[in-house]
Formats: sequence, C-alpha cells, structure tokens
Amino acid sequence: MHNLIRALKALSDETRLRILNLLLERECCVCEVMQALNVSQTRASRNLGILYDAGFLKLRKEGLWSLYSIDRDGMPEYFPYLLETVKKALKDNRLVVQDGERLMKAERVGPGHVKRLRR
Amino acid sequence: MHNLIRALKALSDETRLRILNLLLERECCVCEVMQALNVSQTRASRNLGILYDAGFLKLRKEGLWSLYSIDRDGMPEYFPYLLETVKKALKDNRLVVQDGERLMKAERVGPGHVKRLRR
DNA sequence: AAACTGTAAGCATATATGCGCATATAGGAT
DNA sequence: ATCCTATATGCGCATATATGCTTACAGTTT
Repeated sequence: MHNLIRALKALSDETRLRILNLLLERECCVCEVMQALNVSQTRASRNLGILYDAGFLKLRKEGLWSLYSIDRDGMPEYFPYLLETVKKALKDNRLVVQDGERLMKAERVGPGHVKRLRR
Repeated sequence: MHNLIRALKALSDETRLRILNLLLERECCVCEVMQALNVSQTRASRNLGILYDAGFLKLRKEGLWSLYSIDRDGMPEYFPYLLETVKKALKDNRLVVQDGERLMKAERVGPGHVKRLRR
C-alpha cells in the first residue's frame, strides 16, 4: 500500500509527469532534462530523485553524467499500467510536446555551459 | 494535465484508497464509510468529497443520506485503468480486507447513533 | 596539483495537505 | 414549530511538499 501511495504521489506533479514523458522517449541525463523542461538544475535533479525513489527509474553513471531511464525490469508489476495511462493521457499535451522538441535540441552539458550560452 | 494530476493526488492517500476499494464493492453512504474504515465523520466526508471532485464518484441523495458510488459513465477515458490498477495492487491488503468485513456489519446510521452504540 | 563541470544535498521559505473541533445546513420525525 | 440526524464546511494546527540559493562531492581536464 505504501509503495503504491509513494508511486502515485510521485506521479502527482507536473514537473515529474513531464520528466517521465521524456524518459518514455529515451534515457536522459539531468542536464538534458533541465534543458528540455527549461527548469533549474535543482528542480530537475530533485524530481528525478523522487521518481527514482518511487521505483520508476534506474540510474547509470557515465563519467560526470547521471543517466536516468525507465526501469522496465525492476519496477513492480502494476507500474507499467500507470505509465501507460500517463502516456496516453498526455500524448497531445502542449507542454509535453514542447519538452520533446526541446529535448531534441538539448546538449549533454550542464548548468555551467547553459549559463555560458545565456550570456 | 491538471485533471490527471488532481486524480493522481486524490489516489495518493491511504484513506482515499481504502474508500475507493469500498466503493468498488458497492455504493456507500458517508456513515457506512466511517464505520467500515473506523474514522471520523469529517474525515470520511472530506475524502469522499476529494474523490468526487477528482471525478471518480457520483453522488445520489436519498433522504438524509448521501450515497456515493463509482461514476463509471461520467469519468474520463483513462480513469478506469487507474481504478483497475489500484484494485489489483490492493487486492490482498490487510486494511482493505478488514474494511470490507466491517462494511458488511455497518449500519446505515450516522455519528449520533455510533456514539450511542459505543456507550 | 589546481581549475572546471555535472550532480546531489543542506538550509530556508512559501505553499499545500490532512485532520479534528465546532458549527452550519437540510431533510425527517414528533 | 421543535428536536433529531446525516452530511458538509470554516477554522486552526501540525506536517508535508516544492523550489531556489548555496555548498558539497566526485569525476574530468589541463
């Protein structure tokens, strides 16, 4: 019961739903998520962590990068149903579509570089 | 998006998951819910209201009673998937099973009567 | 070694949530 | 009309949540 509640809570947030929709496309590092959603590094990292703790994601380290992706194998039996529902419900959502477009342009560089680009 | 989030938030609570499992069995009035879950009248009413606002329930008045039930027809297309997932995930949950047993013994009487029974 | 870079975590703060108490409301019974 | 009874709601409190700022940490590069 508590695991289910934690999972549902993790899904009950706009930022995290948007992140999840990115990861349903492909594995992402924190810096790609922050660029795609156009949010702060703290916010991207924190919410990825929450989805991870809830059991939706797995983490792979590659050099400096933390690469998050959907943990298809490790997640409880009923999680895929939740993901499928979220995916269907947000298929045509404006924000989610925009995020996808920005993800395509995102580079695998973090806050330092982003800051520099903005000057 | 916001409707989905409200629905997921509504499901992210133990009390409300327990209520939902009752209503998946049958229509209930507030006083039956409070007896089945053994919670206060305020708590039962409030949480029924939250599930109602989220779009899961419909309400039928009969005399003094407010009879809540799953709104199969009125709910968005993807809600049944959520309900099915919740149902499966909690099928064997201890609390949920107990609630079901207490529901069978519950009478359609409210806080006044319950107080009297406890003396 | 020192400087740099991507990520995580501590702290502070604003907002949201869950609940009990008390009260309001509205239908029913006398 | 008056008194019950079932439900809903305003208020206050304690706790939880989300986020930004800053700093810590762990690799990378030079």
